Amino acid sequence: MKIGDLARRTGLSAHTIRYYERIGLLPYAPRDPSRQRGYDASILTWIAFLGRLRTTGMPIRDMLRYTQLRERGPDTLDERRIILEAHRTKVRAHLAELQDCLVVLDTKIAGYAGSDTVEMDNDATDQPTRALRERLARPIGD
Amino acid sequence: MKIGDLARRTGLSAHTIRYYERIGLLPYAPRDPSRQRGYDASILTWIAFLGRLRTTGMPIRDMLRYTQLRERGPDTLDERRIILEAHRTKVRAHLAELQDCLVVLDTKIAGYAGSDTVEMDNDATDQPTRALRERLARPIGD
DNA sequence: GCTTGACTTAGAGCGCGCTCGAAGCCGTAG
DNA sequence: CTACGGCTTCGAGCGCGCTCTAAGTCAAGC
Repeated sequence: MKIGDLARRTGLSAHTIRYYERIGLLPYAPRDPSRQRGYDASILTWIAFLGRLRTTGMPIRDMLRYTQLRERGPDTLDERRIILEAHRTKVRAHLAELQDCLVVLDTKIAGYAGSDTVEMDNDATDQPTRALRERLARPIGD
Repeated sequence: MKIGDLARRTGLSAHTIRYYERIGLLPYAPRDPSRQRGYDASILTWIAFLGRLRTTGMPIRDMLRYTQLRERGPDTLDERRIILEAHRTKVRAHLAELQDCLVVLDTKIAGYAGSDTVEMDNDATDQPTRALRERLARPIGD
């Protein structure tokens, strides 16, 4: 499989695939006699997994760390698991935050819908985040 | 309230607050005789709401659009509602995607945990995303 | 034989959302 | 009186994750 095919299959651009190889997220692809990259289908699962990490907001430098451990083989399984667990924790937290925000959004939209009255033009449904509420509860000079 | 206080209360930096004013996300704050910004407590709810939009990934240019409508008053309620509804749809989609990823992450971690056997060193649990699966199901030249 | 188009490299550029620096002013505490 | 911290403006700089350009090579189709 050539880079263009891989691009079509993964949704990444060929540019991005080369970039990923350059920085080490993708293994150095074997070149054919005319220096073109040739890919094995197995790369697809790896790229898909990288996609998951990206989607969930893992920075490239962390993906790189994971990638390098993976390349060092089964000795690094523990370390990799730890990375993923830490990441999962962050993702869960982010998810919870988003759900929180979604409720606010719903409330606000509902407010707009029912506003024949001017009573609550806007902001009546604004509520500070949990973290902000805590700060607000304390005096200024804390 | 001065900018430093507001910064402490919102978690934004003073730099960021000035930046937000500059680009129009925050209203021009009245200056005292020595040109320092003075804030009313009501700004807190607005900043909190902006925070929700940011957290949920709304680009600044869209927040700006919303802000400008808001400043134009109650005539723009409908348009604002539409913006928020569209945004909510995106947030929901993103949420679903994250939950999807979380399952993959869980599976992968579980795999690491139970691997006394080498059988599934890694990638055995990698599965393409839904979108990718669809692309993969079709022949290359589609 | 020639055109077309996908590929190669190295490196510059971009869009986003801040973040910081410089140089200077102001007001209060010691 | 002076030192200090916090404020002001304007504009440059940064970290991230790509994204694109330039100049060139190569292989297949007409």
